[in-house]
Amino acid sequence: MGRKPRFTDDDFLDAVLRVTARTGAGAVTVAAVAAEAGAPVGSVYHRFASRDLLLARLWVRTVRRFQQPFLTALADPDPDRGADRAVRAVFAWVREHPDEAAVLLLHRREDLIARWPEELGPESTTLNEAVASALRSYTRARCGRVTPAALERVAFALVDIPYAAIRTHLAAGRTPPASIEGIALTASRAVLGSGSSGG
Amino acid sequence: MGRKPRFTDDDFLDAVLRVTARTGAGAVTVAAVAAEAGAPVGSVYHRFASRDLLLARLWVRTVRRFQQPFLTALADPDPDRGADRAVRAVFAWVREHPDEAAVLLLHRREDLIARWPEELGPESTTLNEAVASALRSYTRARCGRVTPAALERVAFALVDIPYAAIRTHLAAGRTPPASIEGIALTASRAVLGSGSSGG
DNA sequence: TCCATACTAGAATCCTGATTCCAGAAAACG
DNA sequence: CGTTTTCTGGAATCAGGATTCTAGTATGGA
Repeated sequence: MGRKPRFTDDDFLDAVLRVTARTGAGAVTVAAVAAEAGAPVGSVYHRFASRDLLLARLWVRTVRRFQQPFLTALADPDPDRGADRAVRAVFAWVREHPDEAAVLLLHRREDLIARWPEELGPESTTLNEAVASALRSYTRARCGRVTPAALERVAFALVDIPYAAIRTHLAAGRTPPASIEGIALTASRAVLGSGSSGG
Repeated sequence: MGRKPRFTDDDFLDAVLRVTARTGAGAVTVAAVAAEAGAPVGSVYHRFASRDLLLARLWVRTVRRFQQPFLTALADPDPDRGADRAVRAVFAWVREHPDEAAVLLLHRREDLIARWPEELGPESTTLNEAVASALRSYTRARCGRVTPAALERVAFALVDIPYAAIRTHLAAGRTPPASIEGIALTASRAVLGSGSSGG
């Protein structure tokens, strides 16, 4: 019972994506999104309570897609290979999804999750936790036990370094060049490999 | 001839800084800045053509202050020591100026410079160039000649890695812990040290 | 002292874009 | 078929804040 929808949630999220890619994050007005989707603004509001929530949902969807191959790679039984594969997975995904990758830079996790406890859906609270827990498992597999220091090292090597490598390029609207991947791997391995140093 | 000013440009920039630190970047309205400085809004507009320009100028001032110790450190005649000192300079500055450090995350160079060719002052166009040129000099001193590959490596080691190390913490409103400094140094040295690897 | 100049004041205005609202329209189901 | 429910359409409203405007006011110099 009830009419069949002409537009789905994802239609609008994809529209936001296209508008963002074409004209930049600043130009994402509700009217522009509606026009891009070929819908009236009312239909946008029928599905998303507010503009902010619309953008937040796109971000959550994107992060989840981004994380998936990373988490899979990291679960490799061999820690060394897992780390390499995880770092490479980041670059591969960004190369294959340049528009979505740009969305990653749009928000900060903390801002969003602080503002919508549950409107974003239960899994979104888990976004942090999914990676955090994977990093803990990885640390345990690699180091035997999970100390804060070891965890910090692992997080920097596997999250912050790859992110830094792509961030600059994405911000400039470029696809990260192949050369940066090797550099990031070098940095990442060095951080994972050394028990100490850097005094 | 003419009345003596009660407020200087820097008074308002400092007010923006305090408002940003206290209530977050989102709450920086012109009215709030004026109130913080104890001035009427008109006085703000007497000195800054627009709100955007006000924020942009704070960013430029902050970046310049941030860069200064970095550039000094990098100019060390010994390349190895220069790199270490430069990385350490970043952490030292952030620890000493937490509020200003948060401002660094507020904009992207490209956005600002694209929008105000000259309103930001001639030196602001040089912001990029100051660091770029220092990195070229450093690359020459270290590697003999300046290839794109070597430059990319140097830039990642000395700019992107330290930035990544502080970014996460600043975004969360924390001062970066001491532990991350050693980790960043490890990563940075590894990238500078290796002629290749990371295949 | 008086003028010229540049600054302070802050209320009033304007703009942009989010949000609301309600009258249809279209399907599912008996 | 009629009923029910959900969706579409888009004009009208609202809100928040940037910006403007017109008086005053303080200071330096003749």
